[in-house]
Amino acid sequence: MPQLSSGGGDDLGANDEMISFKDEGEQEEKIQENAFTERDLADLKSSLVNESEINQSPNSAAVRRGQQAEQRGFAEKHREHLDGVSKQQDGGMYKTPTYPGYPFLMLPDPYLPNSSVSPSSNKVSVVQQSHGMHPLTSLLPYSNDHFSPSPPHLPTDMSQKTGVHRHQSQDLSGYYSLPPGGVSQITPSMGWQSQSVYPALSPCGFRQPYPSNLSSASSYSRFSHSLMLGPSGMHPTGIPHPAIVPPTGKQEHDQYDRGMYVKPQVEPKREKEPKKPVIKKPLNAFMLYMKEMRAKVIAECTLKESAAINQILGRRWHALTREEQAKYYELARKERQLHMQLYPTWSARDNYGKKKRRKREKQQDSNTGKDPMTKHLLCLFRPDTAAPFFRRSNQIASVNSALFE
DNA sequence: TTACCTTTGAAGCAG
DNA sequence: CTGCTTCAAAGGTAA
Repeated sequence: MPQLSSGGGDDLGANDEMISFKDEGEQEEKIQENAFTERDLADLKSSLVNESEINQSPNSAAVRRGQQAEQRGFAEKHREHLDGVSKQQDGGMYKTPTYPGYPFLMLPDPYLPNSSVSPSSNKVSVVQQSHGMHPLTSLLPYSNDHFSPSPPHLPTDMSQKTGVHRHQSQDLSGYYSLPPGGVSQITPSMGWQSQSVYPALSPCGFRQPYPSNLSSASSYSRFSHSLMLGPSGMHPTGIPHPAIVPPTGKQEHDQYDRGMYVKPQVEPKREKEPKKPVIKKPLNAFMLYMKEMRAKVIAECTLKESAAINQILGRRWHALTREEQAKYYELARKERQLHMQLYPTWSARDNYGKKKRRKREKQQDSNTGKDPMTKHLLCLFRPDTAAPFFRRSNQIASVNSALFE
């Protein structure tokens, strides 16, 4: 991917969008110019995407219902959690990661012309809540009104390189630099966030992070409970933050999914050896998009393998309109902004080396010269390496014979 | 148990 | 400035 430094401010994504579309077009052209088999592959690739998109609308209604149901369930969980959380959190927010969500706040948007986030204008739920809620996804359900069709052109002052105001004293500080116990001062209106932000219920039955016995508490926010946790369980900044994960690794939302609200989990061993919490990177636009769409794709394609799903999502991402992508770029920008506010001293470098990666052998790929998707499909189509879900496809089988006879 | 896969984008770093 | 690397999510898979 092209790495464009927008050079001017934090209108991240703006230029990137244009470039990525351009690249996409170029890719398509390349495919068309290629040999016959590669054209077939290109078609197949498209069909892969289309296939998953075709069923989208029929499901949408059911999806929405499911999402609403989940919202209700969450609200109940939330109440339960609130009952228990005061006991649970003795300042050891990292021992029992409460909830993977940044504090849910209504932030005046310094980037948009009308820097108001209207609770009543929440027409778009950008990111659903899959089982794992990203810390900052509280920002997601913004109205279209709050997404500039062309965020790139918006005057922004948030840029890492051109002067990100990590310590800006602007409005945000008023929200985040809360003294312990000061959280209650923040009483964001959460109604605007109550719209469907939850993952589509998969017809296959997987991915049902939340019970469906919900009350339609429109005040529910995936992060609201974190926000209301009270003084305990606070980030040093005074704010509960889901980007903080226990050093032990497994993502924060696991706890939520597995009933973290039922009972505080006692882990005496860990209490004795408190480790440094890991502050995760804020999600970029595509990650936010993936978070939202993953469940849907899983339901439509009956796939679970993330690698395959991510490929589909990657194609869909490119198929999005500029305006649609802009929403996610905007959300990502807000995430970064909030992240910076919460962790002024954090650097992406802090997490370098946390993942031990085996040496990659991508460079030795014999399929060099083909675009990644083609290479991947070639691999999938090979009888000896075909992924199970593709192996069962008659269509793929025919392609196999065409390609490898 | 843990890294890999796979995607895009942001950020860090070396030259 | 350019180009490369790492990490962010996710869950099945392989080592």
